[in-house]
Order: sequence, then C-alpha cells, then structure tokens
Amino acid sequence: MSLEERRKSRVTLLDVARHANVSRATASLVLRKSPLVGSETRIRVENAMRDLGYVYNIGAARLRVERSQIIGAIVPNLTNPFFAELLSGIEGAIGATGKVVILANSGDEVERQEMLLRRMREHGVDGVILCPAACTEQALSDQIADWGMPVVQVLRHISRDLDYVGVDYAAGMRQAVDYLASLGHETIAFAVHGPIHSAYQERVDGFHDAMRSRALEPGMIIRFPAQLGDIAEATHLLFDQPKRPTAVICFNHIVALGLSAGLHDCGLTIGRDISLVGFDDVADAEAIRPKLTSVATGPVAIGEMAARLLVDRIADPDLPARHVVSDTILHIRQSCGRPDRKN
Amino acid sequence: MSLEERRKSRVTLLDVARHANVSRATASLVLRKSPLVGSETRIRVENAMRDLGYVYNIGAARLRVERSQIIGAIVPNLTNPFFAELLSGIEGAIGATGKVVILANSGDEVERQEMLLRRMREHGVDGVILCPAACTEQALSDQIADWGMPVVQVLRHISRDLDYVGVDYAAGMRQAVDYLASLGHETIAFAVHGPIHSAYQERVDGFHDAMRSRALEPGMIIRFPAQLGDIAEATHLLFDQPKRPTAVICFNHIVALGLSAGLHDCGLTIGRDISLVGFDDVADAEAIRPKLTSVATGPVAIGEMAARLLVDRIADPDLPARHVVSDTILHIRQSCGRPDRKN
DNA sequence: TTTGAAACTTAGATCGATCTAAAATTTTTA
DNA sequence: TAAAAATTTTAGATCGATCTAAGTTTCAAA
Repeated sequence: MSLEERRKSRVTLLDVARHANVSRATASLVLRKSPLVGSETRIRVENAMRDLGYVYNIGAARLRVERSQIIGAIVPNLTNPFFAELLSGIEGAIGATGKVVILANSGDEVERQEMLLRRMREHGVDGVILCPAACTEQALSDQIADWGMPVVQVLRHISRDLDYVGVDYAAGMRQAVDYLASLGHETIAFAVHGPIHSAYQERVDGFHDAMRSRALEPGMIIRFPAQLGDIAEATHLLFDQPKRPTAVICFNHIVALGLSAGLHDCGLTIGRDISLVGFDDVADAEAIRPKLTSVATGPVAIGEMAARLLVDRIADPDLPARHVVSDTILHIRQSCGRPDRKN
Repeated sequence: MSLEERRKSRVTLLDVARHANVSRATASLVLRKSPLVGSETRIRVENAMRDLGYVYNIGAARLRVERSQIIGAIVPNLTNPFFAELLSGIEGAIGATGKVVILANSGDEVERQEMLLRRMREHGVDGVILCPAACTEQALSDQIADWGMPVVQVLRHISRDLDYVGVDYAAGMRQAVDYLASLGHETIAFAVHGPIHSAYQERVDGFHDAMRSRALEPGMIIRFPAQLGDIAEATHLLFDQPKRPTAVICFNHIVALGLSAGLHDCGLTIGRDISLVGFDDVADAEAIRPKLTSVATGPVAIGEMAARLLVDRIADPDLPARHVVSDTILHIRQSCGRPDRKN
C-alpha cells in the first residue's frame, strides 16, 4: 500500500505549523512572506518547513486564490524550429515570473485547438498565448471574451479585440523586394506553402504591394508542397512560369531550405544563376551555403513579448487590446546577385 | 469589479446539481461517467452542464484525488530542433492520454534544473520526463526516489534505478565507423562539442571501440565550439591534427551543419575531398547539399516512448526500472566517398 | 496601575471537487 | 403483500491552502 503511505507522508502546512508550535494561519503567512509575523516565529516556521521537507501545494492554494500560476501556449506545429524558438522565448519569460507553461500542439486543426482550449480552461490557466490554427473563425474571439480568459494572439491574428504580437510582414516583404530590385531584378517570385492564415495573407499582400509600388511586373505567387522533403523535388515549378523569375523570396525557412537544395540539384548556383531570399531567419540560416540572405523575424523576442503582454493582461483584464508588430531585419549574406540578363 | 463578477459567474458542480434537481454527489458521478446513475438522471445532468456552460475544475478535483493530470518535461535546450522534435513526441503521446505537459528549459544548468523540479512538485505533477542537465549528480536519483516522484530519464541517464529511454549510441557509432571503413577510410575524426554527459560519453566510447575493433588508428576526438555560428570558423581544427582525417563523424546535426558550411568555405567538396557523417538526423538533414549521410536517432519516437513509460510508471510506481534503448539507422546519402589517397 | 495602540497570532469558514456510508427508491422474490 | 435485493441518490466529511474577523501579547503613555 505504497500509495497510501505516500499520501500519508505528504507534509502539509498543518504539519509544519504543529512542528513549529504555531497555527496553520501563521504558517501560511510565513509562506507568503507577510510582514505580519515576528522574526523569531518566522525562523521557527521556516526551520520546520526545511526539517519536514515541506512542498507548497499550489493546487490547493489555487482553490481559494484566483491564480493558478499556469499559462497555456498553443502552437500549430512543434517540430518547426521557428515555433520551437518562439516557445523558448515564451517559456523563458513566463518562467522568470515564477509561472509555468502548459504546452500544446494544435496541428493547425481547429477542432483540436478547441479541445486544447477546453482542457486548459479545466486546468484553470491564468491565460493563453495562442497562435491560432489556420481557418480559425473570428467567433472564437467572442467565445474567449465570454469565458473571460486572457489571451494573446501571436504571429497570427483572428480579431482586433484581442492582444496581438506579431511581425510587420508587409514591411519585411518590402525590404526583400526593394533589395532585389536594387540589384536589378524585375521578375521576382514568391514561393509559398502551407495553410492560409493572417501571416500568410499579409506576406502575399505585402509582396504584391511592394512589387506594384516599384512598378515591377505583377507578383508571381508559386505554391509549394507542405513538407520539406517534397519542396526540393518541386523546384521545377519555378521554371514552369510564363516568365522565368531571376529571384525568389521564400515564405519561410522550410521553403528556403527546400529550394536551396532543389536549385543545387538542378545544377544552379544560388547567388549567381538565381537569387534567393529567406524569411523567418532561424539559426540554420547561417549554415546554408551560400549563406542565405534573409528577412529575420526574431521568434524568441516575439515569444518574450507575447509573454509580457499576457502577464499585463492577467494583471488588468480591462486593459484595451494592444497590438505589437515588430520590425524585420534584412540580413544580407550571399544568396543574391545581379540578374543574369541572358534569360 | 469585474473580477468579482467573474468569480461569481463561475459555474460549479453545485450549480449544475441544483439546475438538474439532483445532489452534488450525483452530478459528480455523471461527470465521471459512473454506471451508478440512472439514464434519465444522467441526461438531465448533462443538459444542465451544457446549458450552464459548466467547466470541470481539475484543480479542485486533484485535492481529493491523487492525480493532477499534469506531467512535466525538462529539456536542456528548447531552441535545438532535436529537442523540439523530442518534445513534440512527448506532447503528442501525453496529450493523447488526456494529460497535459508542463514544459521547462534547464539550459543545462543543474541549479536551474533543481528549481524547475521543485516548481513542478509544487504544481503536483504526476511525473516528469527529464533529460538531465550535464553534470547532474547521481544523488538526484535518490532524491527523486525519496520524493516518490515518477521520473523517466530521456536521452541521457544518471542512474540505473530510474526508467530510461535513449539511443544505442555505441551501435550508431559502430555503424558510422563500419560504413566509412568499408569505403576504405582509416583516419577518421569524431567532431564533438557541447557539455559532457552520458550520451556524449557513450558516443565517444562507442567511437573508440569501433575504431579499435576494426584495428584502425586510435580515434581522433576533436572538440568544436558550442554555437553553430562558431563551428564553421573552427573547421581548420580538422586539419591541425598530426594526421589529416579523410572522414569526419559529427556529434550531432549542429556540428554537421557547421562543418558542412565550414568545409564548403575551405573550398572542399564534401563526399569527394572529405567524407562527412551526421548523427541525430533531424528534418533538415535532407536539405543539406550534398545530402548528408547520417545516423538517425528518431527523436519523435523516443519522446513517445518516454511518455509511454512514464504513464506506465505512474500507474504502477513499484514496477522495476525499465531501460529502452532504440536502434539507430544509417541513412546513406551523398556525403561520403572513398578516401583521397593522395593525402 | 490602567489604557490603548501596535504587533502578532489564530479559529473557523471557504474554494470545488470526490468519497464513504447510509438513505431512498424501485424491482424482484417468496 | 411483505420482505429482500438491487438500483439510485445523497448528506457530510475531506483534500490543503487562504482569508476574515477576532483574539492575545507587548509596551509605552496616561
């Protein structure tokens, strides 16, 4: 009956109090570092805690207090290193406030996301950082408001009524297009993939706007497969166009890796025969050869910022919604050159 | 006083019970799908739950029951895609059992790891999947036993008394060495980096053993910097050796990416001038050109297995310790060739 | 010595579920 | 039709903390 033993052996605040010859209430005050307890008593209680190996039971405390010290994070895809870095930022910033992060993977499926939100509510999370699954209805926002649950949208948004931390994708696309245009490129493709959501749309719109305002040919959007392995093999899509692009902007680092491999397989030299610009600069960008010129979005910092906003919102649920859109940085490396006029 | 309102508006089981004209106990039975309640009553209660928008409060339930439905996962470094994939496996398998994962990053620091374990105990986790930080003392294992906390070690181990899910690193090294030897390589280097732990040691020992049993020159271990960016620049370390290696086995995908970039910068062609074998095959391995031959360790499956072991251990804490060591698979791609005899 | 304020301490209710043991109801059996 | 058995339902204690409101001590001032 080892379970029984274990339960019995659990040290509660009452045990501590008895051991220190004070009441449960006083022990609780010590726990919460209240200035009300005398220093002699405080020390006696602290010693008792140490001697008995007392472990605070947040779950029990939460029953009285409205804070669980747990926040949730829902991302569409954990295996994507971009989201891993985002998560790292979230965990770091939330952890620093003494809270804890429940992690979940929506797989970009709305029903799964719904289930996860419910599960998190059952666990009484203080708030959620949500990167909404593609096709999430705006109605979810009202639902969330109904629940009275603090939520920060990250990277993608479904409603202006909720906090949002993201990236100025349009500006990022403009940086990429401007840079390529300055090198003399006129036929530029945007290689996209994956499900459609706000961040996708903003990139596409940004691309079109940037092309238009440079008076370049209307933007060429080319869709690639979802999986990294399949992208390289689909590289030919770039050349199946009415007019062959001299430069390609990649939707994210997955497309960049895939195309970088695929172009290599076609016997083309990146930076000479064709120019490539990445987006969502993750650590690996440094390791591709030639080094990939790319638009960096700083996922770790975004995660940290989202955490900060969530903490603020939890502290004051009536704050007006805030929208933090961070700038991108164009890292010029070696994957772009002047267009080959022979084409 | 919106907080007050919110609290008041929280629907409890008692509200549901009243609304359905039954007692709290009956409502609780319905919640737990007990066969004891009559079907007419069950439906009435279920309707009441739906009508009132009842949300189960796991925290409250946990006070009576010994299960929190929370498990913890501690990894040394979230931004490493290898651990992200591991985590993805853990989250998937744990999530499928209806439990939830608290995520934490030890940064490979023992004190931080200790703090995180404490925090998780305070949250009453049912168990923890731990990839121990480098330099973790074996004493932690006794500590954990004292606490009566179910723990599964993953990828690294500090004690045979705890469950462990990992990789047969020695066999993996043998596969790599055997393959290179079969191509005719005799001077093989092992490029390592990062903190020293069981998985590190097993790889190094495995390398030495494999070299010895093939009667090749004693293994050459070369340490590289921790950060990806610095590895490429340190590539020359390979050539500072008394005898220049014709093939290099990389400690993990970070070293592989770094060296693959660095060798390229040195003007060497991988697979012709020098052979490279990766380890810890992550998704990106497909995207390096030439495609990287590597020893795959399947992080997602390892995470899933660790989750399964933890669930079993929680169900029966008195189970003898289990050790699951999974096989590696050598993926032969394009980064290896016959040694250049001119050297 | 009494009084009042300041400094500490505490009893007991409370949060929202589960569990036990017993009560109420229905069905079956004699 | 009464007793026994089976099926449902429930009152009230309980988990481990926090909070309120009230009770003690201590000590300086009157």
